Amino acid sequence: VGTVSRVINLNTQVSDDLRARVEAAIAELGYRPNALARSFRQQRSNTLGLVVPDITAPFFAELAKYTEAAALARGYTLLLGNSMYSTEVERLYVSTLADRRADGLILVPSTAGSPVPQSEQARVVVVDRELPGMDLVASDHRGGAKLAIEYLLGLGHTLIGCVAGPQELPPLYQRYDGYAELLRPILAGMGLELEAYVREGPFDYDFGYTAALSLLQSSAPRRPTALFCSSDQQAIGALRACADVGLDVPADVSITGFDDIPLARLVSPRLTTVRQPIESIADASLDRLRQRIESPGGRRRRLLLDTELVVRASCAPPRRRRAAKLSSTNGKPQGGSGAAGVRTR
Amino acid sequence: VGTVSRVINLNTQVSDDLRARVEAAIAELGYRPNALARSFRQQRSNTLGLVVPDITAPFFAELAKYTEAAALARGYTLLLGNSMYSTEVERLYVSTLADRRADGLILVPSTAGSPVPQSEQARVVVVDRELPGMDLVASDHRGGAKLAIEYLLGLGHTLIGCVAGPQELPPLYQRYDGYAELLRPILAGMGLELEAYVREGPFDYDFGYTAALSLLQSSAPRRPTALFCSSDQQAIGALRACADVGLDVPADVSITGFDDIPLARLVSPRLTTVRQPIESIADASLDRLRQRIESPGGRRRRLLLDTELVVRASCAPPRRRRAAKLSSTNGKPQGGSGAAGVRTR
DNA sequence: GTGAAAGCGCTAACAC
DNA sequence: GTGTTAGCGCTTTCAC
Repeated sequence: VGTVSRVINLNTQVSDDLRARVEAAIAELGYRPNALARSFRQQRSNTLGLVVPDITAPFFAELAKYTEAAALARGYTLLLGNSMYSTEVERLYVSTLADRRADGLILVPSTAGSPVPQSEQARVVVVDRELPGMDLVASDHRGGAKLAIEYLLGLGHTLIGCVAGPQELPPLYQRYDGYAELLRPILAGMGLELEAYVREGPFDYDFGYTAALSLLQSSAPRRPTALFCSSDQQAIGALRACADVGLDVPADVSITGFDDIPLARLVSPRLTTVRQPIESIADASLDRLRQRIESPGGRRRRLLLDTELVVRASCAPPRRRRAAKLSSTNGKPQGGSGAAGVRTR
Repeated sequence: VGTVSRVINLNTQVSDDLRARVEAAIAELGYRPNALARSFRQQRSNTLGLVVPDITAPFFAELAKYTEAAALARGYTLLLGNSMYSTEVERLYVSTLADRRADGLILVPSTAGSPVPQSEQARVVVVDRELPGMDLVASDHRGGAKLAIEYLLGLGHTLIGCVAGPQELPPLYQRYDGYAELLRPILAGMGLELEAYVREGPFDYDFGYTAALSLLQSSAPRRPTALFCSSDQQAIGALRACADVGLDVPADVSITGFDDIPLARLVSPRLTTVRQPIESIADASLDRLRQRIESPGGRRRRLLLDTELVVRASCAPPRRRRAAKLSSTNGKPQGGSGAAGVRTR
């Protein structure tokens, strides 16, 4: 029995003869080692966990896909849990995975409160949304937002509405922050209040729809000519809202998204959006997790990845130019002509 | 130690006093039972597995969501695996889950060849796509397809193209079968070949796009006036293809999908599609799995759930009526006036 | 190089 | 009711 174990784990020296005989026996009996007993004994399972808030959101589905590929490439099996934005369920998965001795865990937190007990933080890396005190791999949300806003400004828009994410998620509120930082002074200069141009809610289709409707039909002094959405899902909802009220995109209103999910290039018009480097996020988070597993004591790190603006067809200069505070763009989209982080496709 | 076990498992009689003391100690020491050791000992883990071919496909993401909810409601933890349409990965997950003593497994097979060894079939139920000899829970694909085709026929279309699924997936080819059954005689009557109106490929956006383009620009004697797509993703790709070649939907070509993913009501035009009862599928598969777990010997069962047609805005009567073989519909969509399985929303 | 034996943390069967 | 003990299937020392 000890020898069989050695054979299975290709461990130390076993004579070729014995090894062959053992392997023959294994094949003949259809023997399959009990994985539970093994990881119970070894204190490790060669399994990693990934917990996301909503597997139904294309961004998370993509993230799961790439994370899984990255895990497989490194010899791990990845088990996925879907917390449905419930802290309770999230906690359940975190502890289930911990109790079953997953070697590590990648977590996309669903709220600001951490569901990870102190005792397990050593083997967790947090993705997409920061959690105090824990390792992070994420996009530069704020920088990405500014990419989009600068592009819209360059097109000549100044009345830019914002479909923001839920403000209970401070880390992701950086998208809003990037918007606010650039737009607040401009709006203020026009005697307008930023808050009248912002709606906060979930990252999903429905909220994008609702928020766009509200923004476009609002009593705000002047209707926004462009909408900066914090997710592609919201942007797609906004597209639908425009269609429903008979507004043409991009002629009447320009729309930008965030994430660059596959769908972004399929909707009509094709969505101009800020691309998150999902694959790099997946790879980086796995590398980081590995480091953590190997040396659990290491210092905490935050890794911020660059986003890029993908220019497609959902933006155009505002129909009528009232304010000429920005240099003329004579009707052609311009994104800072070759500026870093901008590409067309 | 034995008593602690009894307390934890709220098993037999433990005096209130002792129980309280044990619980106090547990709380104080932060004791957490080793789940691995428990399930190792008990031969059960209170965990179920779900393996899908592509978590990135909205239909599977929705299925995962509802299956998870159903599992949670029944006191199980659900672990998700994404096979990426690779038999190898699929096998890996099936055996990983089996080796780790998952109590049961729900499998959406990615190919016709079963990755489930005989020895484990007792605790597996297959969903969406039939696998010979195993329990099945799925929609009535063929019936659903016929619902859509009948609707299109009722609108006055006869030249209906078909974006089919991959033919390596015989079970899902029933969607195509439903189409072929109704359309073959009609096309034959017009001296046309069915095959010229069919394209086979993956259920994804890209293939929908390619196939629609091919169908619409093909050298087929007469261009189809409607496209029956085997998934909503394909239909959305087809929508994009039409937009790209300047064809208006539904004025120039009608399009139907299959699944009714949330996105279907967001695209422009809103997609008329065949709705799969995802939630019922999830519930039924879990109930079935439970039965299997409790009495592994039971007879195999196939459960087919009804679909329904959801009429939205992507279909209209053909622009020019050449053949008057069908009764006049005077330009109004008609779906068999109140026929079962048809609803508008 | 190989067999024997201890023990991982728990549950269940057994005494009392 | 409660303490004690055997043993789940494996890995890993320890003899030889």
